[in-house]
Amino acid sequence: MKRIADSTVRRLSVYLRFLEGSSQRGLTTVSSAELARHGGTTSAQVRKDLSFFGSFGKRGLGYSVPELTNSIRDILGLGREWNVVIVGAGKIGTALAQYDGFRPRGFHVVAVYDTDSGKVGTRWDGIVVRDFSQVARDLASQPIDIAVLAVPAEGAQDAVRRLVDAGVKAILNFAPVQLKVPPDVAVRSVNMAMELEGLSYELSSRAR
Amino acid sequence: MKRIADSTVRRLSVYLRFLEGSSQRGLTTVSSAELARHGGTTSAQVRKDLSFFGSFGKRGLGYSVPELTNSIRDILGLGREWNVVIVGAGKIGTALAQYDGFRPRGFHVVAVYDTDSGKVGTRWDGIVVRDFSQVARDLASQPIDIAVLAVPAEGAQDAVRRLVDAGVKAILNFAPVQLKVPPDVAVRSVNMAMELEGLSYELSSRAR
DNA sequence: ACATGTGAACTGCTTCACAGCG
DNA sequence: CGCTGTGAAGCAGTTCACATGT
Repeated sequence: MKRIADSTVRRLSVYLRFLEGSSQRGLTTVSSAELARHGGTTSAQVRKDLSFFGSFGKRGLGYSVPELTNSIRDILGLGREWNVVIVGAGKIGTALAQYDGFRPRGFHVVAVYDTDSGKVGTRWDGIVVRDFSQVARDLASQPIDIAVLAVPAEGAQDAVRRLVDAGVKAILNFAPVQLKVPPDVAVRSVNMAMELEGLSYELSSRAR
Repeated sequence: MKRIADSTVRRLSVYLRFLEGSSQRGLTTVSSAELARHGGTTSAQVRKDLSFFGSFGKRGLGYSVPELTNSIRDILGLGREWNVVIVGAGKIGTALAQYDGFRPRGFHVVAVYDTDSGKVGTRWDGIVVRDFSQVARDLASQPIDIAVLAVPAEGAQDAVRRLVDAGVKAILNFAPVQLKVPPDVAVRSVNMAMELEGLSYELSSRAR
């Protein structure tokens, strides 16, 4: 199958959010123009994005909210539960472990890991902090789909090596480093300092 | 001046990080090939990125580490301090307030805001939690460059309206909504649920 | 000899515009 | 008639390849 652009997948997430809101407000159909307005794009872009995966609309009418919702859920692989572990029980790690935007979308945080023996064994919101050195053993019994990396920059690449060795195939990286992974492992990075630098650049370049 | 692509600015951040590391390891020059290897790109891309802003290298030699470091810092607007406020003293907000990757890069967190009167007045790491309803008054006396938005989705657009009214020109958004802002306000969004959905998509599409 | 800087070619995402169908 | 679905055109970002300077 043809490779889908990252930007397209991101927009599908945005459309899905709007559809869920529309459903709650009792709407039964939406047009590509409405989806576009709320997604910050154009109606042609919306239709093109969807066309990669099929024909979901009715000409002259628009899209059925529940049908399109289900289709996008399917496309994004949200028709199942994903097991997630968080690596690093520091400030960001614990904030993420307690964040409740994950569960309603099928991302189930099953464990938090840390190397600090002082933290191991404690519980956050019912989730145990486990010893990271045991991660390979744990994953052998309970399969993990996604690892969220919330460790300091220094330890990040090493943690990734161990996760990849243990069979993890997807990583969401919060450490401010460019991770190196085998081609069969998917990585997304969120780098807050880098985002602030982007804003700094914009503010500066506008002043010129 | 010509509009610079977002992707270029992001890569400059990556180069800068590598340069700072190189400096610490005592290197005095780097080639575009080295920068490329660590930034996950190609040497031609590195040279093209830099060429938008000037000629920083020496043919046959490469780039002087301290000179290029300073040049990129300048380009990104990091030659000064930026005042940052965090809006929302929940889990993510407090984690961000205490995150110490900001200060070394010139981003100074001067206040945390919340609407919950129970939180107002408390201190986190020496930073006071202030009443968000006073934000306009506060900004009149102390100028703010960047607001980091860490509030629930419901309140995000309203918080943005008040920040924009108070004169804020740059927002880093952690709320899972598509913000609407005037064209002179810069926004970057970090949406963790959306990143997980991207990974979910990749895992699913590979399985097919 | 070596590595930069840059026009030119290329690739791929976005926008246009209209045929097709309810 | 309205809105989708989609080839074709347009545009932007990346890669190529080489002239240029040290």
